[in-house]
Amino acid sequence: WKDIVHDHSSTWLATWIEKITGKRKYVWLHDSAVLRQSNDKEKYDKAKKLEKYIGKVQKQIIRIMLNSNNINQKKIATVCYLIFKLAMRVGDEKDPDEADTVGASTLRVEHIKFPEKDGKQFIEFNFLGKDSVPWQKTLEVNSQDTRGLYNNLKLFMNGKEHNSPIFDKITSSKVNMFLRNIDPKNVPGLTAKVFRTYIATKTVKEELSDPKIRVDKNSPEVEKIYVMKMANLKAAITCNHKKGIDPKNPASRKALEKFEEALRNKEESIKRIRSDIAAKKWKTEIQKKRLEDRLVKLEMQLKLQKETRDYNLGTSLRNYIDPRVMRAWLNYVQLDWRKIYTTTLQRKFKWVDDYSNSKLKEFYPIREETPLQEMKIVHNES
DNA sequence: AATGAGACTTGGAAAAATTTTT
DNA sequence: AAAAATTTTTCCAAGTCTCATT
Repeated sequence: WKDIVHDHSSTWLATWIEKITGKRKYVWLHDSAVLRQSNDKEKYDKAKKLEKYIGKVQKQIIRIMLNSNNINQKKIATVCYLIFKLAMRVGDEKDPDEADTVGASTLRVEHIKFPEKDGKQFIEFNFLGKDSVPWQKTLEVNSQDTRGLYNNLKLFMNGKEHNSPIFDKITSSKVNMFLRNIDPKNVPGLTAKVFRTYIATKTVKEELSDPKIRVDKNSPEVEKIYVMKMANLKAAITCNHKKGIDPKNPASRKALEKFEEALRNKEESIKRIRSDIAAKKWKTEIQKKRLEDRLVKLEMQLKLQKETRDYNLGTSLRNYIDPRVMRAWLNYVQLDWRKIYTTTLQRKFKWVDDYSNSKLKEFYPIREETPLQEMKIVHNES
């Protein structure tokens, strides 16, 4: 024992420096601990505040990005724009002996290109993010703010070496300082990571309120799950939660082959069922119905498997999507939330149990039909 | 303002558990 | 009932952000 500490506001139970690596280690409280629960809730509340005042925050970032004469302010606002627009991480400074990964503020000249195609201009990002996951997105220059971003990037990159930082002198703490001061009254404690929570949750909300397949409480369960997973996938894509398919690694190569074979097998059995149905290989109507249900289910699963192949849905469900939004929707379609959240996640999100159905309506992702009379008195604020 | 250690969140992958197929 | 496929849980490294110190 080094010391015995009594601190009820602390999330760790023990900490020490590991001899071999020299790194600090912790024993943390469990996800279900009261303290962890309230921290988690706070995180999502913060993101909700950002959602409420995003218009103002966005305006301020863009205004400074476009108009500031102070080059450092301009740089900071440009970094914020990338975080807000593309859900980039902020990119803390790192030791040179750690893996060479970057975020918005640590981008280098080599990470951005400006391709043109059919007379259109694009900004192309290509770098390694957290855990060396490839981060590749391309943005079209097609609005006043993307034009501003384009001009700024060119300005900051002008005359610089391939490997020099674009936003030199800008650190993550400066970025966070800037964010904190945008609207401290309405969005207190705004930092870079809040944007990822906000964006992921918003993405899910939008997808659930307008899914490819319409679902309601009477829809079959597979369809409900499909819609939920697609929303989850969209969030995973915006957060860049890619699943490791590294073509250089023979192990993942093999995994890919296996995956493709599994797909083929599924396709086979779908065909089989289909021909069974066509051949009227059923004796009763109930049997026929069962066969058809099985077909629909298999088809959905296959589609899902194909579409989610390269993405890891777990991370966004665990860390980014406000569980209250998901639960409100699950209530709406009358799907038990235990079908979506595993036991571990149910434990983690135990704090949501405090919300009554009516309280959850506040997070309801379904746009309710607006009566015509009401629409007349709606004004456009901007 | 800059630095750096400490505290807490997020990440993919490995391992384990469970379900499905043969 | 074994094997294979899939899902869930665990693991711990890699991030972000805060706070104290200079």
